[in-house]
Amino acid sequence: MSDSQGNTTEASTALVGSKMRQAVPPRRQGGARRVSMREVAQQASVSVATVSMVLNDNPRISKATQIKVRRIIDKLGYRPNRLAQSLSSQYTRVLAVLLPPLRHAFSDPYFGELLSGICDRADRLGHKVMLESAKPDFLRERKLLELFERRFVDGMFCLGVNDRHPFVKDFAAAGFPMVCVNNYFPDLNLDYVVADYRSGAEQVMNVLLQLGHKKIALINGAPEAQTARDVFEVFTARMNDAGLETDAGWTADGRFIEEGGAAATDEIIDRHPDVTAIFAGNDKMALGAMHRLVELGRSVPGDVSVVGFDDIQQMAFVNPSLTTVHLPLYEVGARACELLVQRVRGKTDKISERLATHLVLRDSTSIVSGRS
Amino acid sequence: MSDSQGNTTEASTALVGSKMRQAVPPRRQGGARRVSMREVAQQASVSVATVSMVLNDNPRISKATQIKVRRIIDKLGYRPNRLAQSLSSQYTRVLAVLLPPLRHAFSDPYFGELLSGICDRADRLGHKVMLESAKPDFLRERKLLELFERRFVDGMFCLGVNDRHPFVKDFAAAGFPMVCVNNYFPDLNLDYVVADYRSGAEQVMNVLLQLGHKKIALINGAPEAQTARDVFEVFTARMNDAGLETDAGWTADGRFIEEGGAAATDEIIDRHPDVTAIFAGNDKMALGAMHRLVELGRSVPGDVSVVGFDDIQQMAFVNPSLTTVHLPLYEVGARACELLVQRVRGKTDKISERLATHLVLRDSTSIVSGRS
DNA sequence: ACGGTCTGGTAAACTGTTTAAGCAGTTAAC
DNA sequence: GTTAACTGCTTAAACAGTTTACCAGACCGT
Repeated sequence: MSDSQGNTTEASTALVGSKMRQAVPPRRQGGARRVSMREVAQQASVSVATVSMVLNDNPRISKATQIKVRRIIDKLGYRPNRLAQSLSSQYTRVLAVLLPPLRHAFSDPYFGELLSGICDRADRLGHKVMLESAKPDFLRERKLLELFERRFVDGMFCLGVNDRHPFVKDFAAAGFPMVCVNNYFPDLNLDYVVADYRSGAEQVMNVLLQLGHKKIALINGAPEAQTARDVFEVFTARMNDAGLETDAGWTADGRFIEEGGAAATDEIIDRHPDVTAIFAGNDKMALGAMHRLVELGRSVPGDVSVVGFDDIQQMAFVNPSLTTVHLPLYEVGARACELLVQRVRGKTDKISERLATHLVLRDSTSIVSGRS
Repeated sequence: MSDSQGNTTEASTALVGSKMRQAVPPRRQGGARRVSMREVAQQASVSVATVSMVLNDNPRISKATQIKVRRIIDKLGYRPNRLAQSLSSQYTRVLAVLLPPLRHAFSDPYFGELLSGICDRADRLGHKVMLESAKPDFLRERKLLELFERRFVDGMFCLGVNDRHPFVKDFAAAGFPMVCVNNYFPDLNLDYVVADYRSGAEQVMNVLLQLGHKKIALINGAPEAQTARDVFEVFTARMNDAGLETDAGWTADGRFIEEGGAAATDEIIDRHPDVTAIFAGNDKMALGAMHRLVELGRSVPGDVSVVGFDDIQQMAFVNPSLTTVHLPLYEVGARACELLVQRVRGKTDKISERLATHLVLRDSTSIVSGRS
């Protein structure tokens, strides 16, 4: 029951608190005595309201008072207490980032880029960023909602969510400011910012077809993500347009990881030994595919062209360097942040943005070999 | 001047705030009306103090009152406002993580592991984690101190700091709870938790010497990190103990990155073509070294043994798999978190812990080849 | 001299908690 | 027989800001 305080630790917080206060009568924490607005007001011979208005650049304050108060502020080294500010203003200026509970979510370049974009932009917009891991119990116990209800944050980013996360739906209903980053739910009325997977996939298909490929396989990632389905749909549509085969044998699931890419390659080669091009739903799977192809004695791109998706850092340096679709992940994060801040500030129009992607042509693709 | 509000954005916050309030008279944010302690108290016919004590499991509250109040709390769906709690209790229960301003700090497995450890443990201890990037201006403008002065956080973790970061010194003087994670400053009185680099290096030297190597080179990382110097010192000491050469030609700087490892390998091979073992200060450099050695026509471990440091995920899967020192980075982060929380709660003894490391023997090392 | 409108400021109410101090009755210790 | 320490609860003062309503004086026209 005590967890309505979010307090699952040993001693009663209340006791700990009082003990510390007694020990240090004139409330100090880090050596520096804390100065409050009242003291500034006293020294400047004005009211606290005036000090507050000075800090907020309220036009009703005269130049003279401005300067007088600012001088005292500097002299005393006063800093407004943001807890009090937030309590009063109802804005915390903190945003939460919900990350999937993968053990290595932080070391993943995909999330890393999104996170960098979010953090940089948040900083520039005067907001702080808080990390949350979407652990099962975290979702069950509606701790997510608590984040808002208890006024921890003004808004939230959801990274790495997909159809298997029912909480998103509940959450959407609660109506707190939230934006899905780089995924979306066509039938939920949720704000989102995504990279344009469809256009990226179109470009991949264009280049492969133009290079003369006709035996093209798709290694796709988790089908529970709408973006992955988008890629699949484009693949199928373009293949059909070109009058090419696309039965189930031509696609395989690589679970978005390197080993999955290798395994999927095995499947494909098994079913279609004459494949000349593999389109992987992300770079890691593409890498796995390349490695496996080489192991199987096929040269890349000589025998088989490989195209990735994401354009993560390392892929420019592997051998052969990987042709891939660049996703502006940093920008997706940054833009999501911008829009979320606007929404927090009261903007009500739905957020749904698609950022352009582009093909990066490198060495893992070539014109289809004579032999096919 | 308005930046004493930390507010560098367009419109005056004050105005934005008031506008929103007018628009939405009975203060609502996400659909759910917000319930305060007063309302709970009223409905339960007790004072707010009683409600507060119920929430804090104060033993002076009778069972009956407990139940009565809790029922109302559940009925109204009341959640304590943590801004008010923090304002009153002086504890925010938020910790900041200071990361180096590397563009890809988040995608780095090194920081990723530390961060995971910190976040998981913080969550379990009922604390939130806030991200901060140590950008130059962030440090210059003492925004770091503001984090504490303005009561954003109770404590801070410093990741990736080294001797070239003078702010650490100033910061230490201010006396706010802070702990250096996986680095330390012998002559500064700073709290720290590190992996035991010395013992790790000892183990590496032991195994290399036992395998009969006598021509051992060290590719070290940034010498501005004490941990890197520790490795260097152990290397030198053990080589001297064994009566082996360790002049400057036997060490090279690889700047902790893969390309640096490759370049350092060139230098070493150039000066000592008869080298039989390379000890790299981290796995990335070791990987760079392995690649370069193969490019130069030397087999690993046939001609040259390579040992890394860190034990990052991928290195178990490269070929040959890398012998390396496992750093318990996740645990370092978690332990640092535990100790920081204790310190925030008033514990005053200096924090300085060294977590055990161990060698992971894999395929990149072998007994020295007959030829040398 | 008198009402009207600015101007620059203040006092007080408000945000939602925690906690010290107190209250009146009971019980135990000295 | 007085002091002291419980009991379960309340009152009121913090905590540190924002914001609204009001006010005194200057200025202006009539």
